[in-house]
Amino acid sequence: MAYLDERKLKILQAIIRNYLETGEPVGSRTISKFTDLNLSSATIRNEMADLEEMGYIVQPHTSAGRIPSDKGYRLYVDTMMETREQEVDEMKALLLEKADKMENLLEQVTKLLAANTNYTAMVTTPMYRSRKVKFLQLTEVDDTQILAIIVIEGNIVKNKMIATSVPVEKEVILKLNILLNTYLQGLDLSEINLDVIQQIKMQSEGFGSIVSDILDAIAQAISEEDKVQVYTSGTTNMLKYPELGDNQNVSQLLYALEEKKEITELMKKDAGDNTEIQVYIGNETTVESMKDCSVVTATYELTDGVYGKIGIVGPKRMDYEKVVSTLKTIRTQLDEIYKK
Amino acid sequence: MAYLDERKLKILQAIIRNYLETGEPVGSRTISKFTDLNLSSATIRNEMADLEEMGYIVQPHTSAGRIPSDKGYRLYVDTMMETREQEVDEMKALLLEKADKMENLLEQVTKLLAANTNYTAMVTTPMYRSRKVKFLQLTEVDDTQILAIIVIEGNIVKNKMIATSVPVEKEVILKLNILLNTYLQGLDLSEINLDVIQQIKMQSEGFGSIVSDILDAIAQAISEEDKVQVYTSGTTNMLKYPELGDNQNVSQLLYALEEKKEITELMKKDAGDNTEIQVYIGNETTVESMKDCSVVTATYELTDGVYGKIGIVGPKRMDYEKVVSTLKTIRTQLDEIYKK
DNA sequence: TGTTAGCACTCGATTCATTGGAGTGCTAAT
DNA sequence: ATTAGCACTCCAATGAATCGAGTGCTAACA
Repeated sequence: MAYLDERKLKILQAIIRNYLETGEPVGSRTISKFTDLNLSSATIRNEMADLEEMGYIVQPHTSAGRIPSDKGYRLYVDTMMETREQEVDEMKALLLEKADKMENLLEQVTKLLAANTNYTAMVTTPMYRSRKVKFLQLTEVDDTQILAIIVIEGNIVKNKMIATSVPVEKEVILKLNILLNTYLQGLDLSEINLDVIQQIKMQSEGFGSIVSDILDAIAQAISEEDKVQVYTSGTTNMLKYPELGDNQNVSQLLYALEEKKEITELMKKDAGDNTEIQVYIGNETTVESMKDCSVVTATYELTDGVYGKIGIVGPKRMDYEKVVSTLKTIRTQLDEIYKK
Repeated sequence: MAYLDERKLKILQAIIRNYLETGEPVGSRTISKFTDLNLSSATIRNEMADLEEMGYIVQPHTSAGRIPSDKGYRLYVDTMMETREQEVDEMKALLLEKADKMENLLEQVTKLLAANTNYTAMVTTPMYRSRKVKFLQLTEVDDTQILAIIVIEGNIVKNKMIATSVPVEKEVILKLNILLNTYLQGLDLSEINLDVIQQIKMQSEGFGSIVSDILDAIAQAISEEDKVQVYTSGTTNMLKYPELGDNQNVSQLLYALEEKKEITELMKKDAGDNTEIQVYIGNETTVESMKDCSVVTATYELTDGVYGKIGIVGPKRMDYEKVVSTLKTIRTQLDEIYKK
């Protein structure tokens, strides 16, 4: 068994670089000229045979050039990739301009990512490690409806209409407001247990049913906030890369991107750990229809405990350097915008 | 010039029906057997030549069968279509189950439409003919932030955080609450003019800047609500219909569906009038990338003055009967769910 | 006069063989 | 260890041949 020496590494790198650019299998002659090794194509051929035997490259068929295998890509992104600096100015400007509302901002980010990379971009809404009730307010809208407003840590505002069978007096609402805030402020959702609920009900003097409704609303509002949403953009970019298979395959891929079920799972994965960038190559994505794709994700963090993910899906031969640096840039921008 | 008599109509109808089913150009022999007219293929050929001359059908190339032209389709949906009843039970159940929140509901509706028809579904969020302020409330969140809650006619709740440079006293907030509600309740956005604003500011005794901020927030919240959103689902269904062109064309179509700019315009069109169903065939859609598609839309109305659109995009040879009846059903369901 | 049988013709789609070229693996020479 | 050279493989592109569905037209017929 051959050993992966310096020269083989260089050749492998050259093959991958070339393939990333052209998308065509690359032959020995190309490498012979492409590198500064001054080796003849024949020598390259021998080395390539070794590299293939070691599993780093693959031949689509006899008498074609080589393309990187998943193992080859993996080696590349892990050890051989060169970081590239990114021009950030226009992005920053663009983001700031649109940053009026969180949802809007995320959608803009998604579009920006897709437009910049020519791949498909995915961005999740923030998830919360802690979900503390910051503030709570009931308001009478009309005789049969009460509006409950819940502000969660991180200034997330949720509102919920509650229908009442009987009109509720103003004073009662005032009382309930104080009561609820006293008991619930600062509590995490997980801390609102039966015990607390009982105590509130005990003190609500006959308005227990309304309290129940309200607590239901709170639970619902908060848990709903827990549902991670994924924005996507640039899905049609996938049609540009013929190596993803022409009809059936791309169709399934686009379906997965539209359906979002699988990619939501994918985006949740490793969301907690603090590795900067995650790269999934081919089957590492665990999504069947993405077996010919690579996925690169990054975690953004708004404030402590509020984080989400941004990511790119593209063909395996994507421009990893660019994608990684773009993700890093955007992540930083998100941070900065939020810090203000 | 020939005249469109009974027999020609029957033949045209047969051609269209057949083409809707198969997607293949249909020849004279097929029609000869397909209909109960007992005519030879030769006779049919003569009639078909007439129909072509009149512009109802078209030959993709010499020595191919005929396919309907836009004019042919138009005649078909206007006069020859047979209405079909739709099984509604499962839809109703499905919708009710998910109907907890408006946005959610609409998304479900979109998916349901797409799944039922195998085409692409589009649903807009509601638009408002009148946008009256129903109710308004300021609340202190912490020292530098006030939360403004605005309830618009139709129980649409908007909220907006307002940052203040100096802490604002509780009493002031109370006063502002009363002041704002007194002046603004029941007003339409269009009625909140400089005159009204001046009056409020005059009475706000030195808190004019906060009032400005609040009014800005209201304006922004309401106008934001005016932004029509379009949900889409089943876009990948478009890949199933080879007649939409294989690569370039479908790609542009999918892009338009993802971008949503053009289709939002399309959906807004005729949204006010009370025609039940609108059908746009080919270039009637005015969207370039949809020139080989048809669009069928219906208007739903939640309450007086709050309405939106649901629609289907598919190939010109879509199953119009089914699409129309599905849209009608869903529209009715939406009505009923909301009435409760 | 409307209908039909028959026939020559058109034209896209499919199939098949041919060719060219890019690339390989191996061997022998340096 | 490297390289030149050569036979070999196989895909992709090209083009000729064929097939068949469908047409238009003419002439015959009821």
